[in-house]
Amino acid sequence: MTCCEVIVEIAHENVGHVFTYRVPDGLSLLPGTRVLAPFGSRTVEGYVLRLKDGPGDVPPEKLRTILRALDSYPAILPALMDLAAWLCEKAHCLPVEALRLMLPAQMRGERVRVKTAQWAHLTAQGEALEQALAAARRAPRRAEILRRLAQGDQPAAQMRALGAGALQTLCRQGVVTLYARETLRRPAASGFQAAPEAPLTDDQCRVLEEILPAMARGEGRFLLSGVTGSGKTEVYIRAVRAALADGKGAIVLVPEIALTPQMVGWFRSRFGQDAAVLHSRLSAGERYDEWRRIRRGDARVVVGARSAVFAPVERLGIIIVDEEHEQTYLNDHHPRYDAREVAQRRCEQEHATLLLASATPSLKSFSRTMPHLRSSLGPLTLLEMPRRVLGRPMPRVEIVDMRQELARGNRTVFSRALDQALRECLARGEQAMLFINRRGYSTFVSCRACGQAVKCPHCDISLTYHRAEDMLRCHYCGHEQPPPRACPACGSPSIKYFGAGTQKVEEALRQRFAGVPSVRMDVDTTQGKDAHAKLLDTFRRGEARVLIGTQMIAKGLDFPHVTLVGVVAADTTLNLPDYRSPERAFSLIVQVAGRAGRADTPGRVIVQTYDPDHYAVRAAARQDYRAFFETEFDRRRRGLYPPFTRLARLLVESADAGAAQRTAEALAEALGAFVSGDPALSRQVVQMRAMEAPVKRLRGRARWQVFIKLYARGPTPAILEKMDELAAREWRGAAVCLEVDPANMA
DNA sequence: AGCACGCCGACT
DNA sequence: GTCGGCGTGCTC
Repeated sequence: MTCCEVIVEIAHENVGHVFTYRVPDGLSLLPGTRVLAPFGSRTVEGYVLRLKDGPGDVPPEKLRTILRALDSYPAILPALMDLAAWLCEKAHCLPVEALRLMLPAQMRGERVRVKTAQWAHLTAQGEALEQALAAARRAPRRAEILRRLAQGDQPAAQMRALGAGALQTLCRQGVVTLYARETLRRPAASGFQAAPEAPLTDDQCRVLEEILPAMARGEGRFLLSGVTGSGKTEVYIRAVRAALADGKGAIVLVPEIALTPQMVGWFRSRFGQDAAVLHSRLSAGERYDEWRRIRRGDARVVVGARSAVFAPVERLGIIIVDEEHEQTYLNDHHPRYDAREVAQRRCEQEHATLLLASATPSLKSFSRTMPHLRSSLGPLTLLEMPRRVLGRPMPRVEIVDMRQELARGNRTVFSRALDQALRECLARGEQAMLFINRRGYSTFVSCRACGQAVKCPHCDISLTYHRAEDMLRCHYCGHEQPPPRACPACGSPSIKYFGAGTQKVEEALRQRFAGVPSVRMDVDTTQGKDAHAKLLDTFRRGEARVLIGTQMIAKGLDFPHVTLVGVVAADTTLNLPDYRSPERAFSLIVQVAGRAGRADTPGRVIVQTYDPDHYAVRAAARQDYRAFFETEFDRRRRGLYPPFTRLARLLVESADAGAAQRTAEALAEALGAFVSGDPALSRQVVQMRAMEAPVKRLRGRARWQVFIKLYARGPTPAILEKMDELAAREWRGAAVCLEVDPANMA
């Protein structure tokens, strides 16, 4: 009796284990196939894990039979079944939660269907066709339809446009039949086309000479550190082409598709139908259809965000992770995973090559290229491209000390240097980009009398003023309120607006440069479906001369007419209370500076800051990654920050502040007892304590945390397992969750 | 997760 | 007398 092991499509621990079913006669199933099965008094979807000859130790009276397969093929490839098993272990999630990542979400519950369109087919042949043509002699529309269909089937809608009545008549006569044909919904192409293929630079050749042989051997883990404008994309394209030539597929991960329309445009114009795109902004139907094109092997190149690492590519040749330092590769909700780590695992499993790449690699990845530093993830081979293509110079970066501007009475957002540079740039008919990592108008609103900033009533967060709507907004929970006339704390009427956001820069530009068209790109202006592409198109076509934006303009954009980049306030990123803020500031400044002078005109970059001597700012100005790495790595070592230590916390949230505190303290005590019982473990703990979370309140809930810092040496510490177990327990009146190496410490 | 089975209060 | 509250227990 053929039986199969099934994971049911219910995300609950009670039913997270394997269930055994009988396979009905005549149904041939393979592992990875989605099935429908009876479950208690209802019917559930499930995934076939494996097949076996008998029911094993399941009592016969309990054994029930699979109803049917949901697809005619295994939706999950064998390699991805293995990857799911690994992830399930690694991310402490249920098998079903890992398996879900491998499919477009809409596929569950059959919420998306194969889309069909009506097509017309000419049934009449030979004599019947002659007759029909003769009959249509005095009916030109009918004759035209027949003529067209004689060339082959056509969409019914097009035939109807020629003459709806005529088509109907032909159908009634039985000369033409209509039928449903499967159509694929394809995401619209962006306006970006690939640049004409240029000869490779020496750097590109050298790097490819390492990558291509490794691909041929089915191995290799590389970190490509290439300055902005060094032509990393061309390396990706050549590597992907080599994979295709070898009958293999490729996955290219990008931080966020909407922000990298050029990458998508390039891949689509180079690889055509062979390229598929996967990201969150696709409609359910588009995503499903792109997924099916990949699954069927019609598209062998996938460009996508984080979750595309699970794309059903068979015979995988390479996974490329562009802008590998980006935080977006961490999935910030359950199941938590790092797409870079998943990519590495998948490459090892499927004998593919891994290529991580960035102009500003993460400290974690770069340290793995140093032979004397061991990492649990193993070493990476460093590849460097230190020069821009075509011998173009690196942009010239000037640091402007905003304290001096203030001292000289300049209270505007533009320093004299930036103002002057903008004037010259615009006078030459060139374009500029202004970068400020804050949206809204003013970053906070506070009282001159008592100094109190206006805070969100639900969160421990200062409200940001949005000029367009004349509203204060909380960037954490979305709360909105009109700005107060008087201070809510002391009643004083003198309310002052501090700090600059994108809206203020936009307004300042309008005031100083009247009539210069600009576009502003931030979360507030990019809500619509193709809003990103539309704004960027306006700028690309030259209809706007200045592009103002948050970090969404910092990445991967290539506009040949941009010769000036202004970093309006480098300090917004630098002063965040996070040990990674220098790394982020460095990376953002380098990336945004890299947008300048990408064609033949040299670029100029002006970085405004109140902290002009900061090592991250200075290294970024010289575009000197090595220098930054050395300083920052040393600071991390001395300050006992990652990668020398690991950080984790149990986050406690509750409507009742007392309950949150008590729970956090109880958790800390339980952990303390666990640690003190094991001397080896005690030595591993650098710090552990219950404290209020940096953001004390969020969406009306009080937040506490048990923060721990561990030495990074050795295997996954037992204490993390213990924390996981504690988080899973029921805590009265409070929600507890475990975060290991959290993306942000708010 | 859902849905049965199961044992105690107010309604046609 | 039944309808229905949600406690506990199971689902191959």
